[in-house]
Amino acid sequence: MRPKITLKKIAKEFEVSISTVSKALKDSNEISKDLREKIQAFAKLYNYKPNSLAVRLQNQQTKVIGVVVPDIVHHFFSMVIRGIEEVTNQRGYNVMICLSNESFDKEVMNIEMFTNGSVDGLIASISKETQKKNDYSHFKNLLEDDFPLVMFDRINEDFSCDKVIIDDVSGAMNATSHLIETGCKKIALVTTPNEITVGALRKKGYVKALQSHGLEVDTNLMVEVNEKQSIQEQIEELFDRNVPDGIFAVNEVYAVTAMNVAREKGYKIPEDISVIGFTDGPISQLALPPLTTVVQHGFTMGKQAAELLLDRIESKEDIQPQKIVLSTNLKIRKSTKSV
Amino acid sequence: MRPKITLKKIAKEFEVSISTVSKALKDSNEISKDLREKIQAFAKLYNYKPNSLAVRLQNQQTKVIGVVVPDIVHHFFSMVIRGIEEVTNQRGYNVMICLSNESFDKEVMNIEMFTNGSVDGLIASISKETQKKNDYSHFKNLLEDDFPLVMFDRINEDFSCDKVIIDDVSGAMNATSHLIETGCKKIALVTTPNEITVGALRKKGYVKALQSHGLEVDTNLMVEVNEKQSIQEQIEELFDRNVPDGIFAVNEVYAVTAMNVAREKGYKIPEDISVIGFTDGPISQLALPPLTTVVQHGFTMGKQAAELLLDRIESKEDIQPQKIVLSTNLKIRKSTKSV
DNA sequence: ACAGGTTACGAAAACGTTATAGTTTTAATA
DNA sequence: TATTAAAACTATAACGTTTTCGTAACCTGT
Repeated sequence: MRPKITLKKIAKEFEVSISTVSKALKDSNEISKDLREKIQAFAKLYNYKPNSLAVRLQNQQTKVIGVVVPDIVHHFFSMVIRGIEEVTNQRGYNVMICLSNESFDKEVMNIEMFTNGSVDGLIASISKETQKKNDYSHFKNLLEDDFPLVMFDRINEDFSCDKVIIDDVSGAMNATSHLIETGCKKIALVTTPNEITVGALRKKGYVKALQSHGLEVDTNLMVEVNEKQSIQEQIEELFDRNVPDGIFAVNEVYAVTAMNVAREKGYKIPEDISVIGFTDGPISQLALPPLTTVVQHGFTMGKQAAELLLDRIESKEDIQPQKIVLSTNLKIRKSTKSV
Repeated sequence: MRPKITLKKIAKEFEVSISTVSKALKDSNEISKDLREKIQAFAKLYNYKPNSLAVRLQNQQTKVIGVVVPDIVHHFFSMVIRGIEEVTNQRGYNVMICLSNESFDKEVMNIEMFTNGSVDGLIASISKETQKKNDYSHFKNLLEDDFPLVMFDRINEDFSCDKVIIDDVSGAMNATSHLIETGCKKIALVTTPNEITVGALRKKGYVKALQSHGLEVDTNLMVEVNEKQSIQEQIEELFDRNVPDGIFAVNEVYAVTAMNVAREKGYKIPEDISVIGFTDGPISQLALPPLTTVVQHGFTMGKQAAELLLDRIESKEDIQPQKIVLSTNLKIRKSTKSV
C-alpha cells in the first residue's frame, strides 16, 4: 500500500510546522488566507485524510460501536443490524460486528475484545449456549465498569442496562387468540426448548390465551423442537400423537415446516388447520398459502437500540437504564381462516 | 464509563517507569521476577487491557478489515459475511461492516471512510446503483493507492484486484440443461435487468444451454424483473404471453414466486412445469415442493475472499491479483422431474 | 581493588493528531 | 522612534502504547 500522506509530510513540503498545517486544514483564520489555501489545495491533491486512529486516540472516542449477535444468516437479526446501521451512520458512527455463532466462548471472546478501547459502546443479544449455561459474568463485568451497553431481544432481565425487546407474551397471546376466535379448538404449539427466553415467553402467551378462553392446556399438543434433530420429524410426531386444528409456531421455519407436514398428510390450510408463525420474513411471505405471522419489528428494534446506546454514550450525566418494549402486530394472510 | 486503567497509572502505583510496566506485562526478563509478578497481578486485578487504538497507531496496522455489501438481509450476502468473519477471526482480525443499501452515494461514502486508516483492507461487492451508473472511480482510487481490496460476486472485470466469483454462466447452463434433459421444451427465464452483471451472466448461460441443445431462444419467454413493481404480476404476464414447461429463475425469490404463480394458475410442479432457482437458502428448502437450485457457496466465497485479503495484507512483496472462480452445483429437489 | 559483565531499570522517540500556550513578525498608533 | 496591538506562526504536551538505547547498581573473578 502506498504510504499515506500525513500532516508531517505536508508541513515539510511547505516548511512550516505541523500545527500550522493542522490549523490551515481546519480553515482557522489564525493562518493567513494565502498559506491556508495553498495547504488546502495541496492536501486535496494528495487526498489527505486525518488518520482516524490518531484522531480517536486523541479524542478518546472511537465513533465505533460494537454489535454482538448470535447469527447473521437470520432474517430477524439482519433486520436489527440494518436498523442499527441506519441510525449509527446518521449519527456519525460506524459498526463493528462480531458473531457469537450461538457459542458461549465466542461471545465471551467478542465481549472481551470490544472492551480494549476499540468501541464506544456495545449492542448485544445473548447466544443460546449462554442462555443454557446461565453464565453472564462477561456482561456483568461490563456493567461494573459502566460500559455503555444495550441488549436486545434475547436479554437478561436482571441486568441494569438499556434493553429493547418485543412483547413476546402479548404477541403470542394475540396470535393464539386469533386462532381461537377463527374457530380453532385444538391448538398446537411448536416452540424452542424452555431455556431460550423468547421461546418461553411465547409459550407463556400461548398458555394465557388458551386459559382466558377456557381451553384446556394439553402438553400433548406441544413440541419443543430440538434443533439437533430433524424439525420435520418432530412435527410429524405431533401429528401422530394428536392432530391439531390450529398451530402456533414461534418462528417462520417451524411454522412453514408445520404447514408442509400438514399438507403432506393431506390436510388443507387453512380449512383443516390454521397456522400462525412469528417473524415476518420472506419465508412467510412466499409460503403457499402466505403465512399469517406475528410481525416483530426488527428494523425498529435495531434503530431504537442504537438510539439508546448513542444517547448514553453522548450524555454527560449518567442516565437511568431504559427498557423499551416494542409491541408486535398480527399480519393476517391466508394460512388462517377469516372471522 | 469508568476510566480505563493505563500503563501510566500502573507505573505511578509502583513508582516505576512506563517502560518497566510495559515490559513487565510482556513478561520480559529484563524486569526482575519479583516486580514482574507484582505488576502482572495488579494488572490482572484491575483488568488491564492495552488500549487498542494506541497499539494500532504504534504498529501501523489496525487488525480490522472493512466489508462493504449492498445488503445484509439477504441469504447469500449474510453467508458470505459469515465466511469472512470465520477466517478473519481465526487469523486475529475483526470485521467492520458497512451497508451500501444498493446506493451509489452510500457506497462511495463507505469506501471513503474506510480509507482513513481505520482498516487494513477491504472486501466489497458492488451495489446495483453503481452497476447502473457504471461509475467506479471510488474503487479506482483505492487501487491507485495499492489499497488491499478483494471484490466478490458483483465485481468489475477491469479492476486489477483480487476477485472471488462464482461461475454464473456454467451454473445457469447446467440448470437450464438439466431442465432440457428432463424433458422441458419451452423454458422461461426470470432474471434481473441486464445491468446487474450476475443476472446478465446467468442469462448468457441460459442462452448457451438452449443453443447447444438446438432449442430456440425466445424473448417472449424471458422476464427482466423490475423490482419497483410487483414481481408476481410480471411473472403472470409471462404466463399470459406464453406458458412455459420449465422455468429458470436467477434467485430464490423469483423462483418461488414463479412456482406460486404456476400453482395458482392450476399447473402442477414438476409434472406440468419444472422450476429451478439460484442460491440455496431456506426459502428454497422450505418451499413446497422443495426447490431445485443452483447452489452458490456463499460461505466458501466469504472464506476465500478473506484469505486472499489477509494474505495480501500480510505479505511483504506485492503479489499478483488473483481471480478465484467457484463452481456451483445443482441441488436437485422436487421442483424438477427426475431423468 | 578494579576491569568486565550482568541485572534491572529509565529516558526518549515514535505513531498522527489536536489544542493550549507561547513567540515572532508585521502593522498601526502616539 | 518607541510602544502596542494584531496577525501569523511555532512549540509543546497530550492521547497510550512499543521499542531502542542508555545507564545505574551490583556481582564476579583476578
